[in-house]
Amino acid sequence: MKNDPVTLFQALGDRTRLRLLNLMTEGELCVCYFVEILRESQPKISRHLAYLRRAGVVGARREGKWMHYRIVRPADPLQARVLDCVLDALSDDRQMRRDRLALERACCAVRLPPPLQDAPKPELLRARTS
Amino acid sequence: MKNDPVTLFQALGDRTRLRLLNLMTEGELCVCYFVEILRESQPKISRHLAYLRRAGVVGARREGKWMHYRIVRPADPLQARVLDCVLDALSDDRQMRRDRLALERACCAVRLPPPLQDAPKPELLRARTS
DNA sequence: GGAACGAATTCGCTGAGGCGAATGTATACT
DNA sequence: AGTATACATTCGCCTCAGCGAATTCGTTCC
Repeated sequence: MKNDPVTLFQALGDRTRLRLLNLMTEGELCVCYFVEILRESQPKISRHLAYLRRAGVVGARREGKWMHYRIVRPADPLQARVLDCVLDALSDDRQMRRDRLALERACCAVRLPPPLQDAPKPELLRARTS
Repeated sequence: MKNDPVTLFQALGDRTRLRLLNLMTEGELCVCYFVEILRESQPKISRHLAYLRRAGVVGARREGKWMHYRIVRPADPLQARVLDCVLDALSDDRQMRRDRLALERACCAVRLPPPLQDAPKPELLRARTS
């Protein structure tokens, strides 16, 4: 949406949004997963996703009742590199690592947590569990 | 100062601060140069430099009446890479380019603009003008 | 149509950040 | 000591962003 680097950095200047982006690094995810893993209120998650979307950092796709969010690579290749760099740097953060582990566990669990019973599984992880 | 990535991005989320950092990429600079090149009020420049310093992105050094600011590379190597990436990405921005050109012109001019008559020249550019 | 579910939006509040204008502070000069 | 210079800080005002709580919207299922 906006090509302004300032907009990008403002979007990155919040821990909740960084956590959301971190979870999307491996592919799109539907909102209930964010809610389940971050353990934050659904409106809060939605507001931050909306912010990221306004900033042009993520895109959204509707699938029935579910909304899937994914990272949108910036058109500007230099900004794209920045974003790659950022997502890579997050790998070092303890909370980010825990979040990614929680995502894997959530997807591969035999008994899914109640809110995720019917939710569509994330694409890239679907293969591992049938 | 702070190792938090959020702090870094908040510091980057303002165009004035990006312009300041952009000017510091080639070495430390004293405040009057920022004021001259950005053509913004001195208090505004100082406040943004203070913000960057609190965020741990820049450091300062006093030399008589003059204060020199420089970029401080983050201790975390991944964050350092992010910052490199960011500064590189700024090269594409028209305003950032104009600012760097203005800095060169300001340093190499035979007649310096009045506010810079006595100010110490930036280190890395000093060689060119004896 | 209506109930149920997933998600988005609104409201009221609070705190942070940006600004110009004015003032304060540290150093240098005479 | 007094003035000038270079810079920092404070003040008052405004806008924006973040939050919980409540509500609304869109889709599906019966």
